[in-house]
Amino acid sequence: MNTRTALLNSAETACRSKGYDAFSYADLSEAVGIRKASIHHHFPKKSDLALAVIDRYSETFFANLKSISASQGTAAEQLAAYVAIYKSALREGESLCLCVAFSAGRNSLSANVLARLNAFHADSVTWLMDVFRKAHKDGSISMVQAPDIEASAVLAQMEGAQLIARAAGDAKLFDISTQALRDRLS
Amino acid sequence: MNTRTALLNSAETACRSKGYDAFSYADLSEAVGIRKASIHHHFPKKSDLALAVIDRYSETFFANLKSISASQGTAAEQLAAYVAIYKSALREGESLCLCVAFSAGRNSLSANVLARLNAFHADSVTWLMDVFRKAHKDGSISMVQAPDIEASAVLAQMEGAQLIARAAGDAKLFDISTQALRDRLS
DNA sequence: AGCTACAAACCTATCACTAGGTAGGTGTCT
DNA sequence: AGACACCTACCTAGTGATAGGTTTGTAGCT
Repeated sequence: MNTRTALLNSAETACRSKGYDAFSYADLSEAVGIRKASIHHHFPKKSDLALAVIDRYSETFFANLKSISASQGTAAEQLAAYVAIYKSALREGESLCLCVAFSAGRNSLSANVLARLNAFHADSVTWLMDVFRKAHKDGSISMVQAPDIEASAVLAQMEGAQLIARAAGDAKLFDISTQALRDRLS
Repeated sequence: MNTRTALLNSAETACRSKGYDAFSYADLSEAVGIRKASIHHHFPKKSDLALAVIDRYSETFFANLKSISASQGTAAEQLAAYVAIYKSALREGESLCLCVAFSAGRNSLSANVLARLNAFHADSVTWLMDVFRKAHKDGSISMVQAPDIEASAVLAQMEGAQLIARAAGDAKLFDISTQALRDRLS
């Protein structure tokens, strides 16, 4: 595998399991098998690495959402698929969505990474709003309030559910924390 | 003020705004006005400090919940008060609930601190379940599902809403993310 | 009151270690 | 030759933690 890609993979895993502050170039060096200084050849500053990680993450994440949108399923089915993404990102309680991890350590992030992080949240809400608009039409989700309100609430619930499950190291807590939402899907 | 208390105050603020990994005894030393080494007199290890911080935090937090329970308000009023606690803990987007901050940085925490963290979550769910049981009787919250499911969902939503608001540094996002819940209160 | 004993609180100085980052060199491929 | 990927070797600025000394207050005894 491409060294750069291997570095990105390790960095992403580290960010999501330990946090941005808590992993070092030394950790990465050991994981990938090149010297610490050589990492600087690919990513001069740690913030360059963070930027590359979040860019790649966002790209694949929203590509997933796009394919869910294109699937022609009901709003309920699409929302269920969305919840499933967050569930699998947990990796049995060992990991977080990158953006949950970055949100928590935001003080250590550079301005451009922070901008990407906020864009991630905003784009997620936009996508969810579309789902709830669709739900208004197809009736596949019960008790639907205003789409913007619902969308923000769902995003918060995903992030919180991940955080709680991760804290306990138990993926079951994610399911419990999102049960109320999933009960509304038909 | 008591030096020990001043240390606890500074440490709590630092944990909640920067994260456990991202503050040092040097930061604390400057904030409180004693030498770095002197902090070790009060808290030999950083984990001792973390433990003292979360113990004090939990104590006052659940004392607040207890006084809300005792207030004889409706379930809706009690839940509104609960949400308000999380809102004020945000401090205009500059800070997190200690347990949200600790959840994110859980890899750096010692086992006993982690145990306190999980107890905090469990006790919160227990308290919220009582509120939803009350809601079943007094009807002050609409669309109430099973108390345990509702309770876990609310906790996740609080933590997620804080995280999102903190990431953007904008407390308004907390209000938006919790609007759906507050709309159910009468 | 005056002396002794002790402990809490804080200090200086330093430890071993890790952080991110840099300079300059080596081998390999086109 | 020149670009690329990677190396050794090193730097500065921190990290949490420790050893050992000084100040200050307080309790007990004569």
